[in-house]
Amino acid sequence: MSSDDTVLRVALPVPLARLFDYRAPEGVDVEAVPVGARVRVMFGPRELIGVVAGTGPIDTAARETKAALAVLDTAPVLQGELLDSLRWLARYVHAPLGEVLATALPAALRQGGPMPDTDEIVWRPVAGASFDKLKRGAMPQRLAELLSERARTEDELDDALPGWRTAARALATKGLAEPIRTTPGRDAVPGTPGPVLNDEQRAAVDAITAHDGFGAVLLEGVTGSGKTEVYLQAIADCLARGKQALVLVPEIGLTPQTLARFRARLGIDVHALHSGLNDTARARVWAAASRGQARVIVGTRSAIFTPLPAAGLIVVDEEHDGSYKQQDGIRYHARDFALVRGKALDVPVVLGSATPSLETLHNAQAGRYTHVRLSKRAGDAKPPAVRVLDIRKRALDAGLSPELLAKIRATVDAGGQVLVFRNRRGYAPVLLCHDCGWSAACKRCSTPDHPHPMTVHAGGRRLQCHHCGARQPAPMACPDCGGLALQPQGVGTERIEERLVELFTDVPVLRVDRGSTRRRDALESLLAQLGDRPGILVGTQMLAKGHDLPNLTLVAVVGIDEGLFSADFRAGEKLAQLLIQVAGRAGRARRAGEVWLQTHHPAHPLLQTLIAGGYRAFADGALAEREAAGFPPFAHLALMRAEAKSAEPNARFLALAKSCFDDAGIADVDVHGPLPAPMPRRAGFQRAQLLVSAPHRRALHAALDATLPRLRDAPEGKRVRWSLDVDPIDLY
DNA sequence: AGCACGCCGACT
DNA sequence: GTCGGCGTGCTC
Repeated sequence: MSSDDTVLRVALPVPLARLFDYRAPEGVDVEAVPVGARVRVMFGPRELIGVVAGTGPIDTAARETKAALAVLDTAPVLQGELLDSLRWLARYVHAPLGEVLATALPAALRQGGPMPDTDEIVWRPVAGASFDKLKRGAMPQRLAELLSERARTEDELDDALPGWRTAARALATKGLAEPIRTTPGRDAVPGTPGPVLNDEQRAAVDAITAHDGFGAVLLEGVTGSGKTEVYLQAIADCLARGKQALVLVPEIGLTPQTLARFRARLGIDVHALHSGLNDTARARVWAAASRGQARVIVGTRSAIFTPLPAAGLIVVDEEHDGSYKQQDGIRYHARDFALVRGKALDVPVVLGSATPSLETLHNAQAGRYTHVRLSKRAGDAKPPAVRVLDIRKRALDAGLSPELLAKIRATVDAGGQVLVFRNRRGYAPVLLCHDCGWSAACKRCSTPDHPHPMTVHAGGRRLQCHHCGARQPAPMACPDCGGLALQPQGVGTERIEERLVELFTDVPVLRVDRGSTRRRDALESLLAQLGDRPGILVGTQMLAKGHDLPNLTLVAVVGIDEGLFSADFRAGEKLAQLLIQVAGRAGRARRAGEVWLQTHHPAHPLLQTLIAGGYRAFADGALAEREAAGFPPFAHLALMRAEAKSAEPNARFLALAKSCFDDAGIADVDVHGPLPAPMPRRAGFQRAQLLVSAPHRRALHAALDATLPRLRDAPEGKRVRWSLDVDPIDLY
């Protein structure tokens, strides 16, 4: 076969489940274009960046094959294990390879930008240079002093001496200092030794480092038991063997303190990948990792796509956290993909949590994971005492009972801090007319059968829909009866904050939720501002993890009753995890902590089990229920969602889908629906869904493989927006 | 997903 | 007379 007959098979970022053939550009030999290189191509009327997925013989039956416009890389941007794993992922989520690859690449590379230069510039004094003549205290002299201690990278100088560049140019002109280009990070530097580990921590580190090759380790450690120390020791061991470590953390877990602690302990540059980074910085970390220069990478969900040519360890912290699952576009689960990559890379994967997901616990119980536990809190911290407060028939003040208010008073008087946890932001969940019963509903998210209430914000002056984001001023009079008896019903964090500010004038009351901490680092400065002084924090689950608040001695949990009766099969698991995580905030240092839980359902089995037996007792019961009901992890699910302006196209499309699944005739595959989504209308779109379940992954994927090509070609599919979610975590 | 092409209402 | 509404069809 001559190379004229060979075409590039290109994966393009379009929702079409196939590759597209292009000839190599004029004057470029096909052989010279490696798999994994990016190409720029004409696709219909527009230009796209694609990734070469392979080569093949030209299809002479097809219409004329276009030539690619340009090849962007001489070396592949995606290759080896990562490219293989991404091909696997595309098959697993049943998405086009081109879309998966586009999701995996940093935006700058996806858009065709060059692989960034990751060499560092180090400034050092010229041999024999004398700095005596420099004016004391002026910039050039201060810079010279820094450099004569040791050579410094540009990043270090940015930190140490802002505005150093002019001075550096001056020193260079005088022949006193010079910039040197170096390749960073090749040598592992011994870090600062950490604290002595207790026996449990030691055993956990040993369990991780004992793996020569792939192995999954569930590190189940109660809050404050020192999981991070275990990670750090395992990472240090990995670095000592000259390998790279990747650490995944939930969206809110990546705090400056965490990074500082990692840097100080490991004695090596720790590269952070999070949503606050711009495209250039993100691509630089990615490129540095792909060259083996970045040795420790800490990042949120999408960091699982980091190339790791010298991989030694992957850690997934708070593995139960829902933010690891991408909820739009390519719906991948970073924790699950971490396990796939760990296996392909043949390195250990550590899953850490105080409240492991039922999936992970089940895998550990089935012997697929090594299970190690940390049951002791570090230092002499004691687990918090939990008290359930029955508030039936109690008069509540902004949702708070008199006993709880008295307890808050006593706690701050004793110099402690209080966390009031309410999982509902805004002023009040509903605005109700006391005369006629009208309540404010979102026009774009409600149906006659399912009104979706608008949340009251800004002290009662504004209405907001938490699902579609719609906002409007609250009406002065009832739109139905004209009455003036409009009342906010129920309480959100804003209202609790308002009332606590009135009642506790002597201590700061700070609200922490998505409304008050939208700006980056706002939470940091809020907590820094509070310090160790007595005070009250009011917040949503944002407060459930991360920050150490050593002086926090009372956690008050308010208004969880909705969560006890949710229809979602995962609601109980999420609530149990949340309660344990919030409770874990209390008493992390020398002072004993207390958790007060206000409820109308003190006898509810979830609360009783959790209090009597802890998370493990809850999990055992929940797993038994899941097994009896045929839900994950005892079944595997795929959820097909359809959205359209009216209900009929959804019904038609999902009915077709159902019949396609039936035609496929794969044994053990159950199809439920079409059903209205739990939220049947959102932002003006009617929503319906079809739930596919099977006891084994193989059967589920066989059914999807047989069905999806037919649906992609069907005209019914063009009148709806439809998507498939394999292993959905939210069914709404 | 885009983007073009294609046929029907209110505007300079 | 046009500008523009979004239906439907295609992309190597």
